Amino acid sequence: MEKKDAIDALAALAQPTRLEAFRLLVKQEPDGLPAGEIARRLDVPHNTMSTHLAILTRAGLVSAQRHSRSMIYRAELGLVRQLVLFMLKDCCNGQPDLCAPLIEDIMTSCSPSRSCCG
Amino acid sequence: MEKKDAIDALAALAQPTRLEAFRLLVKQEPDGLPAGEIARRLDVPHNTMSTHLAILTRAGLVSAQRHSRSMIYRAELGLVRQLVLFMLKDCCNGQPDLCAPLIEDIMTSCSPSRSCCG
DNA sequence: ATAACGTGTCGATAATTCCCGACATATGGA
DNA sequence: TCCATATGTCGGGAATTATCGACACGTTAT
Repeated sequence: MEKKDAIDALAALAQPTRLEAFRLLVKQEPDGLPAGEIARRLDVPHNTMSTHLAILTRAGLVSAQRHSRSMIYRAELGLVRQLVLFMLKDCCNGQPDLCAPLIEDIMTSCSPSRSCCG
Repeated sequence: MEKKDAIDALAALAQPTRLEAFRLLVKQEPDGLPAGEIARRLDVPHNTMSTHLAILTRAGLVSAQRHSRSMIYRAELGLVRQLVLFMLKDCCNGQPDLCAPLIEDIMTSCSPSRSCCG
């Protein structure tokens, strides 16, 4: 992932409505949600939400697919993975000992046997 | 981590100079760098950099400590960990099967035996 | 005390982002 | 065809953010 792509993704998530929309779509994986339903659930005008969804799409964090009249949006977890790797890149390339405990902690917190991220 | 804290951290990183400064500090762990040196290396006026460092500090991504005339800035990897957990929270709480491969991939990419994040 | 150095703060301008009403486009049903 | 539904686009005003010169503060050396 290039620096510019990371900036785009970070900026896309650094806005309350967009962060909420993205997290909602993560919860809905792998089914996704239509644009209007997202707007309704977050209580945001449809055109405002449309703009936000376009920004998330340009950043690669979500994708859309037509389904009859609706646009079904889905979270792109692959890009989250790339973004996380980008943020960790400098310590795990240069200083694995700094990064290892961090990774281990994340893995532990997110293992299926635990409720995580408390 | 609260939503507001995540937004602050994401917004802090969603700016080229600040992202570069943060990554520079990650590379310099655990020694850190004085403010002026960061400004010099990234070729940014000292007062502009001072503002950016203040934003990173408020977001908790870096910390500063006086050392004679200099302010030594250091990356706070703990907050990166929290931010990553926050972003993964919804899939690993609700759908561990979605999150597990993602985590495994990150762990593999960042293991000491590999150069990662290609 | 005076000067030099390293940083931070203030203020003003420029640039960007956010929001939403109004309008446009696309699809499906009557 | 005509209408309702679902979504996207445009325009412009409000709010936020970025930048940097000028100045202030604290620290060290002479």
